Amino acid sequence: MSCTETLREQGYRMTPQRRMILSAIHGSDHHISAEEIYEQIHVKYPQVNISTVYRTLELLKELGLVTETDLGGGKFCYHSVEKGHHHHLICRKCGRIFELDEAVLKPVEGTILRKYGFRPDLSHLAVFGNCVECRK
Amino acid sequence: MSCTETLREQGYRMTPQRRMILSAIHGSDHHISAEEIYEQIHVKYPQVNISTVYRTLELLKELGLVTETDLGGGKFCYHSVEKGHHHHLICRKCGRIFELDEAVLKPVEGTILRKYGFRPDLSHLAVFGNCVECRK
DNA sequence: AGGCTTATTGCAACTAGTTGCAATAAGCCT
DNA sequence: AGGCTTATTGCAACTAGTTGCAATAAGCCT
Repeated sequence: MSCTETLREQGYRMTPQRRMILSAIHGSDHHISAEEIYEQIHVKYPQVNISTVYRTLELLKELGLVTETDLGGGKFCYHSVEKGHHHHLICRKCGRIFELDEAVLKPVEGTILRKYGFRPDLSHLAVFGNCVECRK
Repeated sequence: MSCTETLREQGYRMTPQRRMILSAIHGSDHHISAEEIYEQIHVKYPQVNISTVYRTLELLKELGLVTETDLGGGKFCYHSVEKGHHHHLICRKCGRIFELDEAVLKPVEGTILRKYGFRPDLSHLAVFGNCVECRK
């Protein structure tokens, strides 16, 4: 199902602004921030407002079309759901983001549930540290 | 070593503002946010500025006197280092914060290091989910 | 105790993000 | 195609947090 159809199904409308935001996310090879999306669009269409970008991201997230990762300190990045689920390893030195397979954290989910009765939601976790290159 | 001594040792000074911020953190039974610290102080001493609170927390964090936990979305809370290390389980429904023993995440640290060559810094992680009560 | 260096503060101006509201336009219905 | 409902937008005013700078005061040194 296309994004337009998903929107319409829920009573929402497809607009040029939303189309641009979606194409910025789909076009980005990795992760993209709200600010980056805005800048990309602003070059071509300066009348588009940053608040529209934030509101659209909020909506796309709710509809499950886009996932949000908290990179720490309230910095968020977005990526298309189609590109699959994974966690993020962020290097404190070089700033590069690596993808961490979901499976690695699965055992911990069970442990927390058993020991604490707490069902953790470990989707799109951001883990800081130092990458191979920077540890040399 | 007292906080005053730690400060002085590094060439910093103890001020009434810093004393109030430290006592707010030490006095709080659990975690406290910058905003909460400010409000506590503001009642007695309205001339104290919020920027002083932020700057002091930054400094105390650097000196290792206080630890900061990112509760997601850029909301931070602080607590005294003396009270020990642990992670946080935050319930999405009731908002309560539970402490998660460091040991639970230790095995994952090893796995990430072996598989990705990435040395993760899993201190004071915030994990969202649903607590025992709210899962009933 | 008083002078002096310089860390610290409060202030004001700034940033990124949020919210309420009137104007606009998506797209249904005829 | 044109009218109509109402979701969406841009704007302006707001929030929480940050930063530069001159005024202040901590605490060393005599």
